[in-house]
Amino acid sequence: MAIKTQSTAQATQPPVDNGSCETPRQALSMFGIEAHMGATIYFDQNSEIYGENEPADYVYKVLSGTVRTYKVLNDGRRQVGAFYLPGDVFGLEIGDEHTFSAEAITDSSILVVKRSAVIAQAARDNGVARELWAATARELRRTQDHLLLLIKNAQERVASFLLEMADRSQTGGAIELPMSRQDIADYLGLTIETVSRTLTHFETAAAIELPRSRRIVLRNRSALNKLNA
Amino acid sequence: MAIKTQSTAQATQPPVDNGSCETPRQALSMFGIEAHMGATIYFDQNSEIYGENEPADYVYKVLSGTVRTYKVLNDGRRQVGAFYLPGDVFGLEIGDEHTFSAEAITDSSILVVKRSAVIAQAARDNGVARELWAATARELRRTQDHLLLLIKNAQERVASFLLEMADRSQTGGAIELPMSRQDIADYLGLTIETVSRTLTHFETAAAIELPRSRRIVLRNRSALNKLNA
DNA sequence: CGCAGGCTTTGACCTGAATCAACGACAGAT
DNA sequence: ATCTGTCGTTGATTCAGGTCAAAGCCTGCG
Repeated sequence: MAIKTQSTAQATQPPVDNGSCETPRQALSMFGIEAHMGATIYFDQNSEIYGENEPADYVYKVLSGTVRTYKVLNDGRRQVGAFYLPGDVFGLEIGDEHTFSAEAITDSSILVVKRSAVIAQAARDNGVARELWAATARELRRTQDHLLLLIKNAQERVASFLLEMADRSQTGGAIELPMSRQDIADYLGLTIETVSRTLTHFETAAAIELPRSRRIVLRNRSALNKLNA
Repeated sequence: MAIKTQSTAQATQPPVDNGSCETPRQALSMFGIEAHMGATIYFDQNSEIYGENEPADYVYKVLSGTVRTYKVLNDGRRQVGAFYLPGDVFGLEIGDEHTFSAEAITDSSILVVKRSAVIAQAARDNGVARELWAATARELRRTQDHLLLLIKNAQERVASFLLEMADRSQTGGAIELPMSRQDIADYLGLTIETVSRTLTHFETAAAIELPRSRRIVLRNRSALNKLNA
């Protein structure tokens, strides 16, 4: 249960695309909209990108950094819906309002385009319409997997998380986690204590190494996979 | 944890649309495809409509009856993904295979159309393309809500379930549940014992009445809503 | 009508993760 | 180099829900 996002940090508002992006690995386009038709916006660590129930007028793509989406329940507990890494699209809605809030976990640069532009493009171009559908379907698949996670036990959840992150960050066996234990706990529906204990347990069992708290080396992937099911 | 689907029951295969549907409240069309271009198929209770990983060549719409989708985990536990009531569309995928299995909970009549026909229609008609996207987005929203359920406690889960069912079946305060306690438990990530105990508890607290195990009358909706959050 | 088998409820007990409480480790500020 | 606050780890204890077990209850069938 985390609540405080002591983000006095603000987004460095629209210092529009200056061409010199430090991580230009990510395609500077989204749904047929080129970057120059949108804007690259820099968000400081812990700054809000959009809030739940705000109008969903824009669609976002991570160019660098990491983003979390989340929802705060009325009892103050927070559920993290997803983590988005460079290349990932988020904030795409069919309704008029965002269903989750979004925050930058680290300083991030985000490509932002108007949703209306994307939808107009889809009306013109069939391929874009299909891309739009595919993006939502991908998000659905991801959410289904996340849901299946939540019925498993703590070890299985943490193992799945590690394997997912290792897979997505493409850095082989070593992962540099951008998010805190609290973020992980809120994603997995556990407490920070349980996440911490489980990681220590994996380390003791020689399945991982923990040189620093945010750095994790997968030592025995198949052991984790067995838990992952 | 449920596993046995003692369904020797088979689908009364394609006795194509005979016009005389007992519950013609549901529009006999889907994504611009009229019923006569598809087929109405009758499925007996507990018969399989499709299996996980089977090719997703068809899209389905419940005309009468109730359907569950589910996944069996490697440890034998079953997770019910959703219940579909008359009017609901299910089995729509963007990938080539179904990600869940689907079974009829009660004897059901289902409108079935070829996915390729729907996709072809979407390529021609922009409105259909948008409908397709909207259907997937609706499913995403539903899955997100389901996910949020799973981090709540037993009382909150059961209360949410009751309110959802009451809302969807539109029969006012009284609901006739088509599904077993096991189905409910597997949907909510609980055991049948916990579901049963929680219902008894609600009855004791005068929030509901339980004239028969499958019949539930909501007596104090606001009490349930408070739990629902 | 009575019996059989599946569902559902209820009870007793156990366990995995939450909670409560310290303590350690690290980063930035002075 | 030391202080300070945040983040992470570890330990002790509690409790919600799972597990195991035994009865009710209902429906269909002989």
